[in-house]
Amino acid sequence: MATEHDKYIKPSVAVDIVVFTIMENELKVLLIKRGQQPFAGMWSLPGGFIHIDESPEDAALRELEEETGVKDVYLEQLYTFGRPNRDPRGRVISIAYYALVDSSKIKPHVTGAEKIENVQWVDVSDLPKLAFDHEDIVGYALKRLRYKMEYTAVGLELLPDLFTLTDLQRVYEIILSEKLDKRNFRKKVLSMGVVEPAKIYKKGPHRPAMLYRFKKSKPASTFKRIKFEG
Amino acid sequence: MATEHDKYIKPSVAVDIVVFTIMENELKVLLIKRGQQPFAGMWSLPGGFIHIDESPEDAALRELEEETGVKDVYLEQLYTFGRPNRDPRGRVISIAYYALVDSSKIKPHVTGAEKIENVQWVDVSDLPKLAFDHEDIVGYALKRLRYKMEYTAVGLELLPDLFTLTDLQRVYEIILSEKLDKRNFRKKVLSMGVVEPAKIYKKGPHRPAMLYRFKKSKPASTFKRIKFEG
DNA sequence: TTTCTTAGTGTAATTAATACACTACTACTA
DNA sequence: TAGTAGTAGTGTATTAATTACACTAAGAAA
Repeated sequence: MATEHDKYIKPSVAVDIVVFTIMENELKVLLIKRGQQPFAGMWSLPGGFIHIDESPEDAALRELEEETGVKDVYLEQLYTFGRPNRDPRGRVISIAYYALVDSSKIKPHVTGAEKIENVQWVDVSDLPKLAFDHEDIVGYALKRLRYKMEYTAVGLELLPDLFTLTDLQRVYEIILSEKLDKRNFRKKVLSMGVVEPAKIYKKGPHRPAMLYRFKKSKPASTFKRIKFEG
Repeated sequence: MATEHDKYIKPSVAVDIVVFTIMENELKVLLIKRGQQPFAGMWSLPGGFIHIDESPEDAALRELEEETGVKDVYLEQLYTFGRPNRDPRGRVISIAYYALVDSSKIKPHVTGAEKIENVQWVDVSDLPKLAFDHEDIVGYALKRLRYKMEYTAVGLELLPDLFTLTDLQRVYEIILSEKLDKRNFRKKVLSMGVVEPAKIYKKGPHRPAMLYRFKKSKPASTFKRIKFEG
């Protein structure tokens, strides 16, 4: 039977992922150097075409694991980019995701086909020119991440299982590019009830800090909004 | 030249639109009765397949105009639904949008192929069972609309060019399903600077009310958040 | 035991949100 | 033409949330 959707020339459907992590006190994005045309030699976002039997989320997770070796990530759909000429090869619609990964979980050398020199974590404030419309996608992801930081505890996703409140504050300060008041920050985070003390102390050269963990029971989105950027 | 994306069986890509309007003091959604299998005879969201040379936004606007006769709408991408078996005909990925239209702009009889009895505005609180995963899509759209109402002036999109502040308050009350304080509501809306008085009064049997218009200069998103629903 | 460095804590001032009730204006009708 | 019905329009006091701000505590190292 000829079905309705067979009448149309079909676009290809891909996923692209903006993977954020915090390394060296900077917010970084994962980039891949393209090996083929178009845009051969240029940096681009990790991603690829959706397999016919997998959901877009699964495709994003698969690509992500192939390219970073990371499995447990926070992944959120961002936006679907579908301008007809965004890909010179033909019609490609891309479902963009962003992911947050704890840098301590990233495997030191990359699995899969990509060579190490073709994979790189780059400062968001120092991005090279990117292939396709990937600069737009990164911009969009950054906006969404910052926005979400203002009123949720999504920043927890960038930290290891145990962390100090100072670590968490640093994550917020790096992403929002602004200094936060220590007492007010702690007051807010603790009043949200999204973290709980692990009753273990971090060892080190100075005063030991209480380690906290993410309280799984609470949804991560109970932050009270601070302000709104238009 | 064989390109990378030719290797994959391609899914079909569609758009579905949740069109909201306010009629009879209720928030309504536009539904279309399906004429063919699958789900023949069931109600569904307006939508259709993307043409190969149009952006998803254009496809959504085209479908919308075909089915409601409305051109000037507020349209926002919602989410892309791509579960492998969401459509029994085969792999169909749907980019969902929601739209807000002023009910006074809706043409009384529908243009295009749809028969009038197959098109209907339904109360969001009284939806029938819908085809495909369209109930999920409506639920998602409602959540997003209510959320956005809390901190932006998006409700303006449901009103004609000139409206009273009481009209605007009614829109917010209907969508949020809660009564708002008149003085506080007016204070907030006016302090946002998103509307300006038209210096014309609405005529009627009672005290004439000042008509306002949407101030185009300001972005619609300057509302201060009231509260957060998790 | 002193110094260095980070951890941890409370209160007062300011700002934003809420609760709340009366007068003003017009059309209609008696 | 005075009264009534019905919507428009306005301000202030209370409460809650956010912000600003500075010292003591603990351990490691010299």
